[in-house]
Amino acid sequence: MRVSRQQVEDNKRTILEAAGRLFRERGFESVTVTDVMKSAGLTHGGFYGYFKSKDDLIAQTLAGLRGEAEPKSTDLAAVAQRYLSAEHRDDFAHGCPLAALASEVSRQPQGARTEMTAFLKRQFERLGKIAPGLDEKQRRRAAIGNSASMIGALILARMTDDPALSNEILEATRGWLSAGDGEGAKTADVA
Amino acid sequence: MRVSRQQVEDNKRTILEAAGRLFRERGFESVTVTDVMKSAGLTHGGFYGYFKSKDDLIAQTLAGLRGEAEPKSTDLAAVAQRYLSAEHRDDFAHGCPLAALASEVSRQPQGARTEMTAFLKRQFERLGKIAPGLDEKQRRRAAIGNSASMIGALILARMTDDPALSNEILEATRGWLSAGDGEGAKTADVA
DNA sequence: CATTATACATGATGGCCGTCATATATCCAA
DNA sequence: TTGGATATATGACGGCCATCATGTATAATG
Repeated sequence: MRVSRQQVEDNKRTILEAAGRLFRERGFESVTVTDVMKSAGLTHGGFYGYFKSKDDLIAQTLAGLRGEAEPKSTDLAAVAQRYLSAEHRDDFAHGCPLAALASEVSRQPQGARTEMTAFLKRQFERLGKIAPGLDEKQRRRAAIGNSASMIGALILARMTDDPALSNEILEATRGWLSAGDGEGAKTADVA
Repeated sequence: MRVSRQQVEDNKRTILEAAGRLFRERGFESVTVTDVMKSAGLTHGGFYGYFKSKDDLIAQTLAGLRGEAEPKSTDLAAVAQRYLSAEHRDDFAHGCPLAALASEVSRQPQGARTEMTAFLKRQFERLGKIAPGLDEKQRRRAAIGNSASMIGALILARMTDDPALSNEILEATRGWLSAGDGEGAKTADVA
């Protein structure tokens, strides 16, 4: 059967959204093309009308996620409070793609790595505006350091099966982030 | 055929070492039982004489890696210098299991998660001794914060396909780690 | 040395995967 | 309204996977 052009466009968006959720939840490998299409309300056969291959789907999905990230706050403590929350930890499907997929991306072909690199650069730039460091170089360093800390902490908090340790990781990291301007743990009191 | 008891013991160690390398290099899913056995110089059939299942192999492999980590330095800057080096970044197979596998472990059954949790706790304890914070609580916070930063940075440096960005992440994070004692970027001059 | 136990190799099985060929239904253009 | 274009469904194919059954050579035991 055939479908209206509008419907085709909608379908593609639906497929990419489903893929974005499933990949973050379960990783690239354990999610099958059939899973994605079923989750989008379609059957597996039509897939190759939309994408050249599964790798192509992965790259396009990551490209789509780039537009999803929201700046919202302009305050490091507020950003950390949200990023390092139990809610974010427990919601892979709608959470940060870097925390959910960075390790896997390093073993993926170029397309995926390039898209995620673009995402990462954007993240650094956004956090660089928030960091109140003195000069450009210090702000950049703080943006990278704080990003690595938050992403690493979220990954570790998700990894452990010890709930107390998981919470401790989130809380300790919230209280440990800093502007890297020599004043130390700036966010200590938000935890 | 049959093999001496000594040989059986050696074989098990060889299998676990091969699995440790392969899993860190390529992740759990894309490494097959046949790959591991072949890498250990055996054929796939004998596998189930050593392990109940692939999941069992994964758990035992992670348990074995726990003993591998070496303290060596007692200085945060020196630890960071080594952990956040280009050599470590480029050597998945012999590098930190947390950086290579943490994301995947969060989607693994309990055995793997429990083993990695033990590994993580040990890492925090070791880094807690290094951190020169004032009181116990601050030392603990620094250990967690510095761990999360280093692991996150290594994961990101491995992920990107932009070599300059990758180096920048390592260097910036080296210069950003701190004792969390209010004195800020203590290691800034080691970069 | 004879017997038993067993480690490993060979090979099979059932299932799932990515991909593709084909058929069909229906949108779109004329 | 009609004819061609095409999006999707159905189904098939080849390959790879984890697991298991069996055979056999050889270590261990007495």
